[in-house]
Amino acid sequence: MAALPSLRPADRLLDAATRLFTLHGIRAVGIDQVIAAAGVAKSSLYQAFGSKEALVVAYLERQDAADRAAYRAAVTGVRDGVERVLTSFDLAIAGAGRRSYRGCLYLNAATEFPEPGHPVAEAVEAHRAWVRARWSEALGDRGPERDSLVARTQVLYDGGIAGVKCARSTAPIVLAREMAAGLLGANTPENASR
Amino acid sequence: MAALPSLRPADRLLDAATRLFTLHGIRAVGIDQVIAAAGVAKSSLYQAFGSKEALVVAYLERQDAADRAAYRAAVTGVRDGVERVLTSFDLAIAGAGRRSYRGCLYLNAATEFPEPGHPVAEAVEAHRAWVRARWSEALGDRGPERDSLVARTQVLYDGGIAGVKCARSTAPIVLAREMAAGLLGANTPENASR
DNA sequence: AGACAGTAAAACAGATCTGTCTTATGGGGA
DNA sequence: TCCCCATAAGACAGATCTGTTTTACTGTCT
Repeated sequence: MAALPSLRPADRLLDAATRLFTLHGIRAVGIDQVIAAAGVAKSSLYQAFGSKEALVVAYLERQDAADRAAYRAAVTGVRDGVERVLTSFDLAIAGAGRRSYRGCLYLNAATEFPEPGHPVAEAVEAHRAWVRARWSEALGDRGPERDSLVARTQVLYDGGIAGVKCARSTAPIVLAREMAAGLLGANTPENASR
Repeated sequence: MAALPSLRPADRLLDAATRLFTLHGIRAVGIDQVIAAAGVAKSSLYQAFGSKEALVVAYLERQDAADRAAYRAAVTGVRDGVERVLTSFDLAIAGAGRRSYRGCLYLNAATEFPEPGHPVAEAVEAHRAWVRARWSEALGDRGPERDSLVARTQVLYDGGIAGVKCARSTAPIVLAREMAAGLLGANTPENASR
């Protein structure tokens, strides 16, 4: 009822789960809310995923795949490594600008499932490792300081996103982008002015 | 049973709540677990706090008070403003070094109660505003760039702590401290070497 | 046409959640 | 001594949670 019934139940469930989990948190949303928002039978959820935990992991993995695709599309034609890294910030800024933004869904999921080795925590770490790998390859010409730059970039990235969640303003992530541009020595107007 | 019964029920409840909430998350821990760990009757909890939400707020406020006291004690005798700001990072590093560290409990609480205006969210923001105020007064001699420095410091601080939670290593917050020292121009050995 | 796979709807089970209420006990002050 | 209040212990209520099962419908393929 809620969504167009043209999609298969698994897709409608993931769409509804993404909307509800990102907005209210994972533990705060029950299975009944998900199936109601998806317009799907409970048996279809357990047929498709088997458990709520598996649905959560699938939600994270689908978002991870979407984020990777968005990054690939956004950096197409971008040659400069620093610009490619800053593209991640631009994508985060665009996401943070949406009303009802509730912070990084990977960090949020890691917060709600803090047990080490938990499948949710591993899905989160897989995403973060992928991000670091992209930045690392983008900064491949920096020699031995590359790893340090990647680590510092992640501090800025995480801090910017965490600030957005609390301040309900995109200012922290915009500032983090500026700091990353300074760290990496970008030749951009906003960096040259400072 | 669990704790020494010398403390009053409210204090034992807050002790147990702090231990359980920081370790497993707030929504993941039920009232029954808290009273069992505190060795206290359920009626005492509702007598003292009235609701789980009020207990959560009290937990955050007590931790906030403890953090303020720890900061005041740690900066006693520290004259240099930059050193005072870096003291916050040193305290965070010390906290992050404990095994079973699960990240900033304020950011975690904000993640679990994302609704704007929620009492928990307001308690979190109160703590963050206090931190910014301390940094702002410590950097009082920086003129108009002071606000920008405070905002940048918070990006580093939040990012360092968020990284610790995922990486299960103190490296990100140590790195964030180093970046903050560089940002603020500290005359410390680790900063002078770079 | 008929069989079948996928799905909706809803009852159901068992656990767990928050919060209330009752009863009993024990220690401290009048 | 006696009373009273804080507290412990636990039953209880009602809601909600995850997950299972049953029944019925519907579109598709042979």
